[in-house]
Amino acid sequence: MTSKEKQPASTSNFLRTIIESDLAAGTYASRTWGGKPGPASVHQGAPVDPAKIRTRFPPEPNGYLHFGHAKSICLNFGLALDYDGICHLRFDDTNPVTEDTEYVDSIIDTVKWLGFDWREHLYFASDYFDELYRLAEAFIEHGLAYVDSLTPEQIREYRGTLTAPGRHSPDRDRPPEDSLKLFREMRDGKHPDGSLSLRLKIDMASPNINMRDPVIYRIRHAHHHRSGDKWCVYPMYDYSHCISDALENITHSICTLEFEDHRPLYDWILEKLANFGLLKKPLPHQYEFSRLNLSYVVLSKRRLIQLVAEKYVDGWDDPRMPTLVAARRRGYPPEGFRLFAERIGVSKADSWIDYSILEDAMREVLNESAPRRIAVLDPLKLIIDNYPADQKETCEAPNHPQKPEWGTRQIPFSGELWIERSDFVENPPKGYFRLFPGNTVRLRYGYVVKCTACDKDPDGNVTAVHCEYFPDSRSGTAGANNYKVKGNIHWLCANSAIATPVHLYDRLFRVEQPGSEREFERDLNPASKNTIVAEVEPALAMANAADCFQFERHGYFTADRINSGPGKPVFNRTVTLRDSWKKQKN
RNA sequence: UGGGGAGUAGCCAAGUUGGUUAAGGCAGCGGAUUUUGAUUCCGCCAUGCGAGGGUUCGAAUCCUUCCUCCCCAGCCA
Repeated sequence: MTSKEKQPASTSNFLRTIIESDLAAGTYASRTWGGKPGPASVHQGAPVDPAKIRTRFPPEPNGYLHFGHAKSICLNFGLALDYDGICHLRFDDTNPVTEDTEYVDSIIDTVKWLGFDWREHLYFASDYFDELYRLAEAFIEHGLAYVDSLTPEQIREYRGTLTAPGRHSPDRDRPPEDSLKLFREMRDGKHPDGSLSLRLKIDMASPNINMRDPVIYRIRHAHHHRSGDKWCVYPMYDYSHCISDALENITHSICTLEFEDHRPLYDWILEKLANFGLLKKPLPHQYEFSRLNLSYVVLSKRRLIQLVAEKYVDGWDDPRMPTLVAARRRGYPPEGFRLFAERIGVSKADSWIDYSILEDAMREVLNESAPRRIAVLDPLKLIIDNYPADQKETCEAPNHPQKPEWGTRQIPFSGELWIERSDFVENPPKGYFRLFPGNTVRLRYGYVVKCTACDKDPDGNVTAVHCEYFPDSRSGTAGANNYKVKGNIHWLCANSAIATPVHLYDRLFRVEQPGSEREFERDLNPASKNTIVAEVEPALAMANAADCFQFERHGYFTADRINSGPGKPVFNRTVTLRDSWKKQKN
């Protein structure tokens, strides 16, 4: 066993520590069964699914998943995978006014794309509405919940402040029978939105504001994307989430740091229900980690919406967006996200990850998986003056320099080529070893050429470069070894190259930490999208949508999965190659 | 100024029943290989764990005072 193999698959973190100690202590040994969640009063099922731990990814279907969700998905599914458990996909769809099936479809598609499998464990909080309602009545019957007629504004006022305790609502001591009657009327549509709410009776003086008699049911005469018009009362997050976890036998309920203050309420609700005999122990526990902050992008839903609504981008799947649908289009591979998540780790410390970490993870997987191709993004004519006019030949190029088993392909060669404009300068800066008058470079996979001159237009712009080639320097022949050149540039035969649209993407924002919504204009990078027509090698004409290639010396490019037609690919630049020359110049 | 959290290198992050030279990754720097200024490989990179004080033979780990940052007053999640 090498030292590398001895390394643990993943570095330790506080969640792994907790899980390992729970596993060692057998904390959840009695509830490692599976099956569909049943009524809480039954709370047991057939032991068909011997998962040792159970996590869940619980998105609200009210938008598209973004890079931050990728961290959570990789965490929850990854932990389940590593510890012989299962991760549920549960839609937290308790607010009918913001949610839509369009989003559930997209989320399902995206989590699958990321490479994770919830097996049969796809759930919706809305499927628990009946059970949630029954349990709410139980809270009323036990004198721990009451129907309040305070308006939302009054509730806020009665709640107190961070430093001052709240006051009791006049309805706080409403007899349970009365509350029950009113709650049923609420359910039966007898009251308008906002007129009544159901509140837990906890402690209006608690220093934790979440414990000051939280509202757990509100009236919403709204159509729900799944339950339709069956309900007009809907449970709130704090109430439904912990119970959903319990019904699904979640063991470790992992969420982000801002929910730390909600944990006492999470525990309070489940504890009471267990005391009522309606839930069995052991109960699930909530653990919190710090959310992803990525430089040069914004990840809050509000700001993402603004980018789309105000047309700074071309929609949620614009390849510049930090959404996963956009990443997929741009060509970021799912393995790259998993590697990224592994690399950044997880903790409770507020952290800021540089965007280059993400890009680097993508490069790492793409380097392995992407076949090499040639593309000239900014074409400049190179004329080989001593190349026989009628001569025709092809050069052989490997599909991957480290993977000979991937084979090779033929690239037409001629006396008139396209080279990259940036590969020629008349007066080279120090250290430049590409084409300049008098210098010798190799045309990759072809011949060594010596630059002789260049043509210019009246404005002084270079319009063509002239050179002479060395017939005995052909790549693959014995003579090739006689030429030692530092520069090695790519090229394409001008007659056979294919003009192809390419979108060059750069970071959406030009500042590391974009300011508020008002400052978008200022912080946006005006050059985040640049569409060009590149010359590409013939083999690329057959690229299928979503195929990804390395354009040698440039970066990774993926055929747009939406705009590419058969035989007519449109490429998105996924990520550039590292460039130590460019870095050196800066 | 109420409550809840967090501070280990440029960026992440292990390490916490106190015990030899404080993991690892990314970035950076130096070198080797290289027909991609890519990749790969090798080496270097915290007398220091937010700051001060204390306990101890011994402290990132225990005690103490202080500093900084984040979250919370939706009938959102």
